[in-house]
Amino acid sequence: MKKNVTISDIAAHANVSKSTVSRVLNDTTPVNEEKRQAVLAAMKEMNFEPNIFARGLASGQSYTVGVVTQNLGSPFYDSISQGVVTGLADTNYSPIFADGQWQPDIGKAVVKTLIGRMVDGLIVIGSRLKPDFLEDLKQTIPTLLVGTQVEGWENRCLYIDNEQSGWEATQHLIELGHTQIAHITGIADHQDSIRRLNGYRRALKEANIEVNEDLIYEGNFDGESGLAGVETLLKRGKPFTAIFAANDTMAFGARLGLYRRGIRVPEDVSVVGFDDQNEAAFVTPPLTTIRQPAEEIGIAAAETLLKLINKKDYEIKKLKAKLVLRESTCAPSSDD
Amino acid sequence: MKKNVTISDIAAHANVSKSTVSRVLNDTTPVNEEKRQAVLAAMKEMNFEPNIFARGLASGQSYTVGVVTQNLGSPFYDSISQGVVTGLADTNYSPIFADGQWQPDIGKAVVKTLIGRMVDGLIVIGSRLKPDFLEDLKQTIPTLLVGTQVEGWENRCLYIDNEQSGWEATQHLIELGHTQIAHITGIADHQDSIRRLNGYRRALKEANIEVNEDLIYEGNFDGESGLAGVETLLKRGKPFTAIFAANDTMAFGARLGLYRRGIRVPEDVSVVGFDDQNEAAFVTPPLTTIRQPAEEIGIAAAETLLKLINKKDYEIKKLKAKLVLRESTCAPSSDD
DNA sequence: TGTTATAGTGTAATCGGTATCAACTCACCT
DNA sequence: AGGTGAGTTGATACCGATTACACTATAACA
Repeated sequence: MKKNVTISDIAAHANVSKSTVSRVLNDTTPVNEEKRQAVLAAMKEMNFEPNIFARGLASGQSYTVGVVTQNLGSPFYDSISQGVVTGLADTNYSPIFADGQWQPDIGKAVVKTLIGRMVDGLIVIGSRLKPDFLEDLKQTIPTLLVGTQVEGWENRCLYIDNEQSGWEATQHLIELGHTQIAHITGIADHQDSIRRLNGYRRALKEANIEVNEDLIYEGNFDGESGLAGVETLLKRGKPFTAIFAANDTMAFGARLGLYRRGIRVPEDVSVVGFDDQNEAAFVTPPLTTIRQPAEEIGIAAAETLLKLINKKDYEIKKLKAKLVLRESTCAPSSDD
Repeated sequence: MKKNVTISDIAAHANVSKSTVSRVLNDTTPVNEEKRQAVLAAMKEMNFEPNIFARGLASGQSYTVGVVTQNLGSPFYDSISQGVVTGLADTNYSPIFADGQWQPDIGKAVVKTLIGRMVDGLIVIGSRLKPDFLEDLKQTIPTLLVGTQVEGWENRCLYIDNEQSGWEATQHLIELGHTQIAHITGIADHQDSIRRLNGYRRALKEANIEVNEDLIYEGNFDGESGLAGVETLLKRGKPFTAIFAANDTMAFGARLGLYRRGIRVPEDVSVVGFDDQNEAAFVTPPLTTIRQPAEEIGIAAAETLLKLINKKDYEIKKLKAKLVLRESTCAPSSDD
């Protein structure tokens, strides 16, 4: 397993020059078939593996893509990462991961490290990077933004329409007959949260239901805040028959809050989540939610980035979220 | 950020030689403080990032560690991966990921790819690699096995004692007064499953409770199998008042199965899971489970591997799983 | 028959670092 | 004064590939 076989060894062994070996290796220039075979034979015989550093140094290509994650322990982002790994699996490319920890500064540092590692392209999951830095980045290296919707990046951005999906979630509840619908938001300044909230507002408005700010609770995407959300909403005293939570994790928390108070789901209060993480189908009652095709997004990101790197035509796959009906929603009971 | 600043540029700018810059960079030889500062200033000013390939080519070190994951979408393994990323965050090392997909052959191929990329060390999460291949690996490259317990790798293996933890989970139920305790196993030939099952058996035996094979259902770690497990167990007709599932995901599935039949948790049947994934605290009722410190395991793995790579003394951090008491277990009702 | 592509090849420069080695300075001892 | 050794430093030879360039055949074309 210990190998120090270099291209020169192969060259000597096959009685050709280094360049010819390189040509065989990269298929850049035609090589006489006889010599090509000799080279291939030598490579096989000597168990040759090209040194990736030498190759990278000389060619500038690393066959590596950088992936910037956001350590939220968020199932959604985790699935995207997993999708990227999967999407790269049968290519020559490997992913290098680095964590932006949800902080623009760290994100910036991390991107630099990745660039220092000569990655051929970059996938930024859930970016919180500043627009001007992003603009810079776009010039420097093929970059794809994933899981966030950023202005000016329409053709470099894989995301689902959060506003529309927020609308759908709310609309579903409205169609069931709910009019008092609470919303637990994600992190306040997070684009996805804002868009989902906007969708919620629009759906209500279109149905001529007045938006009551008392029914909106500012959460932060984690379970605890779903729980706290229910507590607070209840305390505010404004009645509601349904809750739309900006992600599943908070929906679980909210559901627990209701359970604690002996409020039944869905009989007394309907609950809709967002993400459709694995557990959503197995909680009690199984959660109606918006399914984000996280792994597909990751896979699509990997594929698209490779095309971008190799300057092939590509198009941004339009991935759609869709409502998954399960058992946590129903029409409001008449006496509510 | 556009042009590549090299060590020579820095040298020119700081009025020293390349070698001196390299010395400052690597701290290999003392450098006059004044020059050192000049170099550092130049590096900062010109926004210098050393080229990892050049460095790798010259030194043989890649400052990269390979991480082999198993794409189960398992929250437990995901958290370990996340931990590795975190643990490497403030070092010079970056992790490169590849997915073994739970198949020994793919795992083997993936390891080879990683080695081809000259990684300085390897972290294999949830290994399914064959013993002789592992033995080979050990000779070739610093390797750590994580999340699995493998014989002969005692000092290269980070795991928690699954047998003991399986025992604890079961023992908890026994202490509550349960005697008819069902078990839903993980993937049958998976070491962790086997050990947890053994722990279950031992606990029962020690309490002089006969192990009833009809109360053991062979699951596969996913939610669906938890659900199916309850269905099957119920169908078998052998009564039980408690279930120990080999992971949380199956516990959720089992809990849903009980819910479907109108069987209350914990009043009618207690449920214990394994992992303590995030959702466990928010399902209804919150799940009593064995907490595996997944992220800590990942972090510890990263730290340990770096020591191993740099031939420093290290010791395997003994990480312990512990029972987290929540609300899915209670004493069996007297009329059961 | 000259002209021009096209296939095929080797030499040598280059990528951006690290590491070896010789050399130089300047106390500090004998 | 001469010797010793530690602290510093710059030249320069690599590391192992890619690639620009020069050059030779040979086929194709007018």
